[in-house]
Amino acid sequence: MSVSDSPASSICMFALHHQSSSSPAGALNPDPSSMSGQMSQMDTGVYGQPMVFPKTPDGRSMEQMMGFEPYSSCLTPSSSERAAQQNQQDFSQFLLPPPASTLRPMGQKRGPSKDSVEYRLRRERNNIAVRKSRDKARRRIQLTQQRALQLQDENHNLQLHIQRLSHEVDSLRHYLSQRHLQAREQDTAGD
Amino acid sequence: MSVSDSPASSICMFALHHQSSSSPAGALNPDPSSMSGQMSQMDTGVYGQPMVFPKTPDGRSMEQMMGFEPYSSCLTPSSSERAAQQNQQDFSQFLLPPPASTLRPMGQKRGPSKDSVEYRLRRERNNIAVRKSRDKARRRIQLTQQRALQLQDENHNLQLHIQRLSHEVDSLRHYLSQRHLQAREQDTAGD
DNA sequence: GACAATTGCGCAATGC
DNA sequence: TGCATTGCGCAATTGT
Repeated sequence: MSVSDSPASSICMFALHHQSSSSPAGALNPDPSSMSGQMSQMDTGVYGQPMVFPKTPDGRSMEQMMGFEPYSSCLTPSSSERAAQQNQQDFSQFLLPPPASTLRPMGQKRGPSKDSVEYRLRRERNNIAVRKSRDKARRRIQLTQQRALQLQDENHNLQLHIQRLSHEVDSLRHYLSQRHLQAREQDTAGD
Repeated sequence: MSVSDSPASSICMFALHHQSSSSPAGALNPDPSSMSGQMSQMDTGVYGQPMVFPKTPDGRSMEQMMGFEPYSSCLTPSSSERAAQQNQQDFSQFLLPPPASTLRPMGQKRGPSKDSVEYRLRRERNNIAVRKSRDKARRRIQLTQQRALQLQDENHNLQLHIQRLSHEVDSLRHYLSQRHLQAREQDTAGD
């Protein structure tokens, strides 16, 4: 079981590049050294930037993508498997009218969402949310660590305080016991 | 040297996923709860599945992939750039038909590395390392939080202890002062 | 139901 | 050469 159905997912990914192609040898990396060490993947959103989806502030065009339909063949695993079965069993769908529910015509803009502007907007928003959430988590972790250190320090100080107080109590008790002895001596003497 | 030249590459990746869009109500997630929560992204593909190497000790299939050429366009940053230059400079032979920029015939197995077994092995090992590292980080964070709570509790107890000791010191001092007064009275009286 | 926040995951760059 | 870290985007899930 385990592996059987699970995985298999093969998702094809297409990196499209825009510029690269046309870009002359010239200035492709505008600023390699910039602090951004992250542009490995793709969009690297803008973060703040109000602009709708202005995209790639850093220069990379996120391209709209829009067009593109290449991956018709690139099915995915499970879905493909599933689909295959269905096709074999009841692929009558293809014959029938538009099955509405099934595979998308791959025409171009399947209404739902995948590569369309709508999709990209969602993705970009989520990417921003993710970055935000992670920054938050990072800060939280950092605060926790700081708090732990602080508490540790505070703890140490409290222990020192306790030590002092304990000594003081001891001293006072000792002093009192001495007084008691003295008093008793006087009593006996005077007796 | 080193990595400097890297980047810029904007790689857009499209994960296409299969089902998601059309996903019928049916049984799409075969097993949402199962431990395998991962095939969301891409690779993990089914691809071949000859199981060349043992792979995934942890049970996740790393799959082979081999075929596949989809991402002819999916070049990697540095490599692609480099290749492009060479092609342009040295092998202009290709004439001009195809948009020169298209580098890489997409034949099938470009020697270097990208989709090859070698690459997949590296990726899979890294994925394992990443999971390991993240588990470690998670545990560390958890421990830090626990420690903070523990220290906080300890702190509270220490403060209570201090309170008690302080009261004790006060009491003893008060008692002593009383004794002093009594002693003085006796002195004056006896005097 | 839409949308933000979280979370697990794989990728790639980089650290060691 | 190889594992360890880390930032990032994707997608699924959860919270509002």
